[in-house]
Amino acid sequence: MARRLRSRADLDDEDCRAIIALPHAVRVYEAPAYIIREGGPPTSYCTLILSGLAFRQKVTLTGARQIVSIHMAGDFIDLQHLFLKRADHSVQALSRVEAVDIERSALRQLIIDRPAVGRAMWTDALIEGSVFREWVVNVGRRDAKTRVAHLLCEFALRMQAAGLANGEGFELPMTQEQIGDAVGLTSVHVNRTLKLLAAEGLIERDKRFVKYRDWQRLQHVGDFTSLYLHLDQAGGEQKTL
Amino acid sequence: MARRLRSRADLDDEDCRAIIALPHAVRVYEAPAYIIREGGPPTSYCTLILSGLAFRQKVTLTGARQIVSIHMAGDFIDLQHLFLKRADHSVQALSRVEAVDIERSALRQLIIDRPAVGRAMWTDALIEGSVFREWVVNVGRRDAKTRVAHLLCEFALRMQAAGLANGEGFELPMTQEQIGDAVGLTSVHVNRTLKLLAAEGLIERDKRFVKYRDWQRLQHVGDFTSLYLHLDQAGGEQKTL
DNA sequence: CGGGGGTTTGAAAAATCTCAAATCTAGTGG
DNA sequence: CCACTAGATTTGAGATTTTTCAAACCCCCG
Repeated sequence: MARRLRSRADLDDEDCRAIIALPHAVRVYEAPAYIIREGGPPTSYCTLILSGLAFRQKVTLTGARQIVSIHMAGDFIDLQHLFLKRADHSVQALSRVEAVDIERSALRQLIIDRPAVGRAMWTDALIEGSVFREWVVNVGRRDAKTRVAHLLCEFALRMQAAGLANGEGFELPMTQEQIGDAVGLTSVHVNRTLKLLAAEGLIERDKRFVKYRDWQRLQHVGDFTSLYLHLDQAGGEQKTL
Repeated sequence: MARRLRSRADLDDEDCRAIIALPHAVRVYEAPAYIIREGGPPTSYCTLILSGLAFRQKVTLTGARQIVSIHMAGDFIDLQHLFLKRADHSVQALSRVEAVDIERSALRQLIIDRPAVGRAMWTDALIEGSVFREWVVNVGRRDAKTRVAHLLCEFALRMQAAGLANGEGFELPMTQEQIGDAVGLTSVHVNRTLKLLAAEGLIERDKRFVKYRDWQRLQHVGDFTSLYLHLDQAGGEQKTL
């Protein structure tokens, strides 16, 4: 199971063996279950998604929710806890999620012992940071249409990179309300925007399935450039699955 | 100079010596100079701020700018380049900035050789990520008044943590337009919001200087909790200056 | 004293949100 | 196989927030 880890490290020789040897346990979460709880007690492991989708969220004083990132197979969802003391947000399963919990201390040790693994983890963390930055931009400076299109592009590309979508389209298993929480809009407005994108012939939708009708133009409308995802890092080192 | 690095690592014994021994060079940037340029060629060093302020920004297709983070003495401003190939954004000096450029390869090696240093760097990177997440929330789900108040709180606290402000107030050397770009609002609206905060007796302003009149209430209005800054990490390991 | 940026203000325009109701859809229990 | 229900998607219309555009002011600087 956890051997998927192997493929994501950039230049692993036989660090793989060490990775596989890590003490771990697979766990399954159903639909809207919390994988990490804000403020919760620090767990003693780090978890990596094997399959399914999950999202990271924070809640406002007024009760509004902001989804801060979406995660799929191959993503570590709580690298933070590798070194930070407290969970400042929570992570929830968006669909059925299979994940491995890895002994945190062992992972730390591995980073120290095997520089290549450490490097892969660093890369992973830095890319995640880059994605956060792009989200700040998306939510802070783009209008509704652009925001939603951008989200679709990012999701599509990441799904493809993870081998979970083909060039046709993809299943976006999120409620329109959740999409809204991800881009900082109301579910109502997301709905109108989605319809607008479809009306303009950029996408076609059938339930939660989104098919691209004009990928180039969609990227353009969404002001999307994949640079920030750093998908090319060291020859597919990252989240290759 | 670069010995300030020492104080930020959580449990440094005499890794300090190694840190000080790093090949480095101090450089000074004036007012609106670029320290890092988007898409620019990867430099061969990482830079840490010694004094002054800088901000990280990305630009939208329509030309809008979003400031994604603000940095002060003790912050690494391009940890990303430690392992990522390309700059996906730029960093500009907000005031006169003194910074040290540290040989990237040497820094990487140091992380490997001295686990304690590596850990400090990890913590630093993870905290930065946490701050980004909070910014996504701020910009995505809070109204103008709350956003601006939140920014003020964060800045105030970080300045204090860095020993650059006292309990009275602080100098916020940003244009209202820049503040707007940081919180995703228009300079005009920032102006009105700032006046509102003052009118409500939360702050008092004199030019760019902001004095708190009711720190508690300001935090409340700004929906601010310092948890996400992880200032307590390992007994002031971080950016203690 | 003349600029040039930055800050204020006003008023109208635009984007987004709210509230509410109508529709749909998948799942449940008869 | 069908009625029924809860949650999700749509749609409409008015209310709000934020943006735009423009002009007035201010203050530091040379």
